[in-house]
Amino acid sequence: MSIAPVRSVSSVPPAPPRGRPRPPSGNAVTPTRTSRTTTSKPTTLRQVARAADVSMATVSRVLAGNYPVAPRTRQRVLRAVQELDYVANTHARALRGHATPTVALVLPDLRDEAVARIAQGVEEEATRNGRSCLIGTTRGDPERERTVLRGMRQNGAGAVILIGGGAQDPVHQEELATIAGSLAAAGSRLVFCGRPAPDDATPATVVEYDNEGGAYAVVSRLLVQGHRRILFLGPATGSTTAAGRLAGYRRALADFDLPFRPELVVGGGLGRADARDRLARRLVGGSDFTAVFAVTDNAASGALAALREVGLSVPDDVSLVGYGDAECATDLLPQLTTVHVPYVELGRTAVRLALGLTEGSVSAADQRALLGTHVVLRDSTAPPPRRRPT
Amino acid sequence: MSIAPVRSVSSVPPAPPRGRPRPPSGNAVTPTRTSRTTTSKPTTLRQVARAADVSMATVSRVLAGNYPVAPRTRQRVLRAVQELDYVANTHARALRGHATPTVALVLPDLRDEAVARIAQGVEEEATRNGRSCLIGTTRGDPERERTVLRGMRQNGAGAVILIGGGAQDPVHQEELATIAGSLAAAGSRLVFCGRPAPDDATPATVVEYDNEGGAYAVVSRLLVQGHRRILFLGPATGSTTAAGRLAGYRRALADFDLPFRPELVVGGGLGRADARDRLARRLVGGSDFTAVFAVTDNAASGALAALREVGLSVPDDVSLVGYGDAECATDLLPQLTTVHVPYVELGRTAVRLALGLTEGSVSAADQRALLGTHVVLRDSTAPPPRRRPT
DNA sequence: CTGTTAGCGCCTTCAG
DNA sequence: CTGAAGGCGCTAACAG
Repeated sequence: MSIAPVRSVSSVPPAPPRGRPRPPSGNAVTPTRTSRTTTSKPTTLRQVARAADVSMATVSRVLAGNYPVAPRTRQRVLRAVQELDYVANTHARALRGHATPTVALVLPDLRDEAVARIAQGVEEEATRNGRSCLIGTTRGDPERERTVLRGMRQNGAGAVILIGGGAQDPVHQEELATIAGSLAAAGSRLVFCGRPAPDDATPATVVEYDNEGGAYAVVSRLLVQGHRRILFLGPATGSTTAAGRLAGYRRALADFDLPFRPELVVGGGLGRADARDRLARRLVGGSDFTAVFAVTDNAASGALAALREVGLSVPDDVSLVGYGDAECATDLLPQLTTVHVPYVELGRTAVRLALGLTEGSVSAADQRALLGTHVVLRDSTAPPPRRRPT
Repeated sequence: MSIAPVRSVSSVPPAPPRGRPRPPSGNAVTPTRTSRTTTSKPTTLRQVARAADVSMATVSRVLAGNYPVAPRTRQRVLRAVQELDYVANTHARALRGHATPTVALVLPDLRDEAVARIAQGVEEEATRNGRSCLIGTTRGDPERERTVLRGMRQNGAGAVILIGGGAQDPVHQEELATIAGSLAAAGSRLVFCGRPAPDDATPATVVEYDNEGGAYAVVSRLLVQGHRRILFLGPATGSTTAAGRLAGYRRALADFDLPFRPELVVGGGLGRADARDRLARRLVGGSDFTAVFAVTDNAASGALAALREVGLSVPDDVSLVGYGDAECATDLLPQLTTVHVPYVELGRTAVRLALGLTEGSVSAADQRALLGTHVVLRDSTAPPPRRRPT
């Protein structure tokens, strides 16, 4: 319904490569494959060699540039390369042992903002190191995850980076451990990036961020401002991420000698809609809190909507904080105080560690990193109002 | 400052593959490589053959499963494969001509929501067709774009999909045309996905969405509601995307016999901050419009902020519409009326077309598609107020 | 400086 | 049913 192929134009027959106006072809042999209408295979080294009237080795050397070649010869070769529009075949190269292995990236869904940020970091660092980057999505399905991982291994990935939505399933974790082993045995590396890794015996790399610490920090901030009854809006269990944030919340409370009140944990998922609904329901009997710690910026967005619906103003009546420093945090009104997570750096670090490029690091065996998080102060918090709002 | 490697744990030495408790190794030859601590190369077909005491050909056949093999032999082979944790080398396969070529994806930045959606579509459709998906980012730099494209070609990509931020630079477009030619000559395909393509003679595939039509539709909606002075918030030039949306805006106006008023075009970029600033500045002398068509949902978000700042309410005082149906559209309050763009489908279609999988299509030569857009009605529009707001 | 040779790991005829 | 052999495209020793 929303798709409508409308035009269908030109059935362009694959034209010959349209290089610059072909320079007069010197003393090169007949260009053999000047215009081919059939879907032909790409030019090979041999063809170039023939065209330039040299051996394949010479061509290879000219291209590699790591070996002396007579200037005249080089010219001829270069011209032939241009003319035939030659590019070396990566697979053959790899087979011969001369290709830099790729970096593989396995994730649930690219549309997730955090995932996309990590992916961006991975890609940047990979290309910065001359590796290309293979990507595979799993939709959070453990079975697909294994399938994809296997595929990446076949591809001879030099590092496989796993991000997002780790299943708690111990069986699956065991499988992952096995895969990590295979990878490690082949000189590669499985990286758990921002998600829980199997037991410590597994030869895997782990890159995390200080999830609990961030939660501790924002909640402390609320406490310092004078809030005493702070809602935890998010699941108490099920997701490692949420669990860590809850832990930070509790620790902050404890440090202020406040008891943990289970009735202030609202539950729900990580998303916006769920948060909104849960909080709205909670709000029907009036509010018994002065601040909300949403497990996620999206959840915070939902919370804001719910609060608005019942006429509660943020931050005048209720303070609100989120987690993740998503884009929506600045779209909201008021702009959201939240915890910044260095997602892009997470991705970069994953690649560096896996590839053994930890510059400045003493031991190349550091296969574990924990990046810091920090609070971003914006406009959604204030000291609690004098009279508790009805 | 935001990064703080904190812990550095276990220097796990690459352990041997931890397969299930190794089954008693039948009559297989000594497993040769049972525990290796050095970073060794992956198992080869030959090793499996030796272990199973058969020829390489037989192993190959068992694995391919397309040729009769004695059950007993197959068992032996399978066991050896398991034991040695063998996976075929993709490069060798590719070289031999038996690998499905990959799909390459070239884009400016994964963090862009629209880009991420298209990428997701591409990846899904690619794996649905058994292709793996290579990704490369360009940061919008034409030179990097060319570099990356070259790399993809070397990789023997079966299709190269180019998305986002096309540079207007004619020189670069010419280069792209050349690359498209090379690709086509090698039986591959360059796809321009949601971005302008070079001249029609170029052997490229083009997948677009009805950009102008979407703009026409939303603006018409505003006009129907009675709005007569509608601000166009976005650049009048520079970006093909913005230009198309402006064109739709103008056509809608024309269809209502309204003149196009250049003073209602505010200018600015596609982003939030710019939109906010521009509109705020515009607003100092009061508002001479009853509705705003923001070129982008992000721009709309900025507009909303600017309007709020001067005490104008949406949609009571001013109606607001965006474009793109981004996630933030539903985060805003009021939720934003906008134009939905089928980004994911765009990606899928790109792959289908490039790979020649256009099911149901008559001519396999359709190398051009235009997907429809549609308005998503939410809460940010209303009929204009009686008295024009000051 | 340049050419010849020998594989990288796999698949696929062609013979047994 | 199974094995031996050749070669995909490229590069790295070795000779010239």
